[in-house]
Amino acid sequence: MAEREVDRSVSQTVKAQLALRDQILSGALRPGERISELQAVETTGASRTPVRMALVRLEEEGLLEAIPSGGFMVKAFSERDISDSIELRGTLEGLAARFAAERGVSARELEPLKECLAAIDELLRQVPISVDAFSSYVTLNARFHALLTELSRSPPVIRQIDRASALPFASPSAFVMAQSALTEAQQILIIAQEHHRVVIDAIENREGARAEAIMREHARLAVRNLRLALRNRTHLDLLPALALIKTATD
Amino acid sequence: MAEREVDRSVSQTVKAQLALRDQILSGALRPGERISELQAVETTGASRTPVRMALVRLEEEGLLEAIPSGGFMVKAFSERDISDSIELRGTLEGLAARFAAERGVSARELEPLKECLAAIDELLRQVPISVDAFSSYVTLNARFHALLTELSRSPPVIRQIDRASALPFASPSAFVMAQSALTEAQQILIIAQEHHRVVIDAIENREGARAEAIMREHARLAVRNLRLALRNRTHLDLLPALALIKTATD
DNA sequence: TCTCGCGCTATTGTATACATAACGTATTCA
DNA sequence: TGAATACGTTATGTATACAATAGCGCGAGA
Repeated sequence: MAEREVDRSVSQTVKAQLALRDQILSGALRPGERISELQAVETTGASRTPVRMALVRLEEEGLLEAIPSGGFMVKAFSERDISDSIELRGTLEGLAARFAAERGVSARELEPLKECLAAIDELLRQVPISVDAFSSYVTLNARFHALLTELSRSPPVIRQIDRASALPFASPSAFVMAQSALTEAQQILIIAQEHHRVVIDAIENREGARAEAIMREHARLAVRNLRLALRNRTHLDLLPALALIKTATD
Repeated sequence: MAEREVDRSVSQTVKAQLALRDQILSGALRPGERISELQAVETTGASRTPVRMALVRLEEEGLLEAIPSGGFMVKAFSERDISDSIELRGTLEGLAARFAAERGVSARELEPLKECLAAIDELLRQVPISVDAFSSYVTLNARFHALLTELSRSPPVIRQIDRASALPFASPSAFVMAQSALTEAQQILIIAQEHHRVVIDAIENREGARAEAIMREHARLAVRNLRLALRNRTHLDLLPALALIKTATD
């Protein structure tokens, strides 16, 4: 217990939640496996009450499943579950983009989006794209999507998108890092950036249908990345979330 | 405490959750008001641990909001929040219908939907529609929507729709009862049933875009019902969820 | 009279003890 | 030998006690 500063600053509940999530995503807890509260108490250092709170939150988050007779188990996801989750996110982001377009967005609100866009442009200028640049892309991409979501100015929509993106494999940049070595990945990034450009243009011109359609298509890129990542299993270590995928043999 | 059978059969957590939700929807706990755990312990009869679990679940459900300094408060919703939540549900149901259409559904799976459709047809045959018929409609309508959602055969989509419909004012039949007295309401029910008919037809013919579009339009009826209910405040007592709406004066 | 600070109170966060239910194992009976 | 039942152990659900923090009020000083 050397991390005294962490112990005191954040609540035990959050600490337990983060620790358990790490264990799940790292594969230390395998899908289908029942999570023992006492074991979780030992590994997280928190007592049973915050551990239970963390388990409830992780269930709501979608990583755990309640067992009818009591307790929780790690959820297993099929490849289709994952692609559906990504398409779900795309649909919701499409709704957000449409709302933004239909309801109008001021130039001032669009500013940060455009800055983000320019920053990604800058990144993609170098060829081939370095691993560091991939990493920066992930950050900027997450920022772009977050800003876009907020443009809807609809708390219920924002909330739902956040919930949909909480699943680690459904988030906008989930499978970007997976094929940083592949040449195809660079093309995908360029296409993704074009989508970013189009959605901003559509919102500026109040073209709701166009904004919605492009965000849906944009999410399809993530599905493509998922497929690529599963076929080229060279960089699977970059994808902790893959520990949750149930294959046909399981 | 006369309900001993309830005390023993369901867990204290669920009991507390139901009791607190009732209090929120009935307006006993006002929006923006901080929920005292001790007070909740008194009113629900459960102890603090299950009360806290219930509070966490209600927060995830969207009825409560966490206070940064600790504890929870009842969430307040604007009229726009509610209409956005309904449109959100419509968008998700549209996705489910599209999945069903695109991926194909067997005649056997469509059977229960058609039975439901026929039952509603039967109800709407009598003119004017009785209050009892309205009540039956609510039940059948909920069943229809649940069956349709399942047709997507996509657990992530089903899960998300369930979560979106958990908000009492976002559920498919939220504002149906509100204007059972209005003549306009009968027309709306007839239109809604037409939508039901069309979505099944679209799914049968694997017309994904049509299925999706009609479900979105269908949700717009609920928005219309909401507006009607807010303008004709004669039957507001039938709408417990309205206790959560924050008006401009609040 | 207003503002700043100190202290108290009340409420939440955490830990632990207890009870109950479920699951596994062993023994007995058919 | 197999199956069923009973008992024991272990886990979860619940309750309560304790600690820490935040908010509020009162008092004192400027």
